[in-house]
Amino acid sequence: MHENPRLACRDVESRFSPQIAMEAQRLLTSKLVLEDSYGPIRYVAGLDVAYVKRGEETVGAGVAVLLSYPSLEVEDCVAYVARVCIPYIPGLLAFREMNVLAPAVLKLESRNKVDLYVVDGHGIAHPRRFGIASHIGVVMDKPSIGVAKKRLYGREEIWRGSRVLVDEDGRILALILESGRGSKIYVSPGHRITPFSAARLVSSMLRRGHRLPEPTRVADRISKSLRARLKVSDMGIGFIDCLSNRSLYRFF
DNA sequence: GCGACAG
DNA sequence: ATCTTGTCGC
Repeated sequence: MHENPRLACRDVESRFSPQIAMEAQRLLTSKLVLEDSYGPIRYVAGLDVAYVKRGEETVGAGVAVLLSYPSLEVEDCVAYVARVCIPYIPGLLAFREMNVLAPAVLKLESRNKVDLYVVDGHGIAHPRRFGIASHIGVVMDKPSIGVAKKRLYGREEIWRGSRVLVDEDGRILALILESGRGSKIYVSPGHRITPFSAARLVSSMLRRGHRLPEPTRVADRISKSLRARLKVSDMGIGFIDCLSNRSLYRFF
């Protein structure tokens, strides 16, 4: 009935084709809406993943945390832990992280209304205009924004006084926000939003002294708390209700 | 062939 | 992303 999980993962990895994944991204691009297409925003979901190596295997903890907007209070949180088989390949991040992110996102949506996703990674500032934020946005058919700490694609220039990332034709892919000491973040549309609206929304979710917008920052803290827990006890695969585990959320 | 390269 | 010691500064 149940195969050796070690072999199962090796099998997944060997069947994963970067070429086909790239082609999937090119095809999915046709579903992208790069205009503002959303109603009032009341609830924003922040997404992030943390990893822990256990011998040969890598385990991921995908976190989806819901915050009210603009008050930015934590309303709900779901985490999903599972083995991650697909390696990190620049430009194909979504195929690695979606495995643990999708279950968390679906469960969060099953009991909440989500108006916007803020994802750790790029949106259209991507070689094929389909980074993980666009991937999440299109799959869930919801507005989404990518927030990345490092550049992946695009030329940096200044447009009307603002730092931006542009493509080969000079079209704006992302706005670069800086929070003091040279720490910048790249904000790009995922789906159903423009670069400028994305930047305006992210700016409104930045709290003083912090580099990342609240949804991303909280998701990051929770995923890292989970990682610490995974290192000591070996919890199996499955869902974790963050809000019923005080140690995971009491520090925001 | 040589760099660049989200998390 | 994760690993990992000391160190600079508020």
